[in-house]
Amino acid sequence: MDERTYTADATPDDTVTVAGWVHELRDLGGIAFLIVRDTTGKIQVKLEKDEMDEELVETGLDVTRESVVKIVGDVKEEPRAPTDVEIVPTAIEVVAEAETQLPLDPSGKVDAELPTRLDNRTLDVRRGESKAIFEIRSTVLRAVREAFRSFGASEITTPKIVATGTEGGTELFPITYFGEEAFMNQSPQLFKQLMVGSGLERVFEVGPIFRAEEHNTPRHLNEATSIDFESAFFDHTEAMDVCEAIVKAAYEAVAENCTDELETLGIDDFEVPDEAFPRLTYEEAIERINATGELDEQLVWGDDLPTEGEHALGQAVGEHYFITDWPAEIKPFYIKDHDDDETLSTGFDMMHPRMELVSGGQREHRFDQLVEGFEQQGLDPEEFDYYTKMFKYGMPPHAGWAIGGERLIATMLGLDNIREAVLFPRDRQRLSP
RNA sequence: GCCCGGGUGGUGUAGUGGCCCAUCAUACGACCCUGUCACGGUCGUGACGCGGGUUCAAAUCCCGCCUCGGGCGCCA
Repeated sequence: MDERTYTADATPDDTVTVAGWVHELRDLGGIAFLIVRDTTGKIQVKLEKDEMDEELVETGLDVTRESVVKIVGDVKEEPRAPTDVEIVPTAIEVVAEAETQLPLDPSGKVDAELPTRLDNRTLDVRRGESKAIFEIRSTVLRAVREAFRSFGASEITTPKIVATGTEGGTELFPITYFGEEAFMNQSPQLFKQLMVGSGLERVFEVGPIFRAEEHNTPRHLNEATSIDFESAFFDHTEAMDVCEAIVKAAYEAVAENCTDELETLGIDDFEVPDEAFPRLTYEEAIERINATGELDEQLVWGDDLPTEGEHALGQAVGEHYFITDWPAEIKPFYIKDHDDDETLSTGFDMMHPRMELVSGGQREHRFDQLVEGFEQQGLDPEEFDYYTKMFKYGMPPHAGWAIGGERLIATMLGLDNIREAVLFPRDRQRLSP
């Protein structure tokens, strides 16, 4: 297709070959219009019955919606055409014919439910709205990579097939690895920590994580994209600074590069967060939740925040915010406690008013305390020997975090289901496509 | 894992015991139409998830199964 012209680039008086999908055919009798769509937009092709070659007109009128066609013709300036230009064809080739009963309508005249759309994702992403989400997702991923690099972090990739889990407690997908028991990794946590002790020092990873929890909600996936960061010689406050900067960089990139996509999605009030994200302590958080009166029972120190409480707090705060200084007992063992108060963890969460986006903290880098943490969690440190032993050979203090990529996109765009932000979601009911 | 709520033409829907051999839109087929831009018009094709039960009568009520969505726990 070396001579192909995108529909958006068709300029009057050119002779072009455009290739794309038949979006619609409007037959008015003596004249008919074929609307051809490609990744850049749509263009109108005119068919005039008495003026043009009979066979050419017949080919054009017989073509079914969503068939792939190749049109050769002259581009004319035409104020009556939707884009002010139209093609007067000299040749129409049906490259790939589409069956007539489409499982969903890519022109968007008739809605389809999410499961129908996911079953037919190829057709779904021919729709402008779906396509816009994934163009934005692509921009977000590029922006976070660039932002990480500006902080001097190196991109790494770590194994997704592992012998042991990360935190032990979470459900893992078991697999068979040449006859041995193995698992799909639930987080790059341990591997990225191992790398802050390497010559790389500061790393990030964008990759899949797998969780076998049987939840069924608009904010959970069994395969998600984790955006991970970890740096040597960082404490939790510095990690939060980077976290905030990365999220803002993602918003900025979308605001700058995706105006058409935002318009397609009907988002006319897209705002890049510019204020510093408030940092609430856990204690302040439960006090504020209790003050809203939304919960039937008052929260007390040591409680995890229930979903209802998160929502109440999110509404009260109204923007992204951090929750810091959690009770040590409800944060994982690899997170370091405050030096001056062992009941307080350096762990933090970063919240969007609608849901949790990030969790992170300063890590326990001292070998003895780390091994003790494993034992307290009821885990056998021996099984994690590949990890713990590296803490014997000079592991610097370090901190980091992980963002749920799909949650970032879903909250950014106000999508009501996280599955909208994944091409082929994996959830409790869905393993295919 | 626990708890709710759904499944009606290809798609999206209306229909809470008889008015339903099932509504509307869109799609699809045929015909008419020379400037549409959700083109318009006429006619037509096409569906009650599966199995059992209650009833004179079931898309509608009951039971089981399958399937989907949601809430919670937990989490990113």
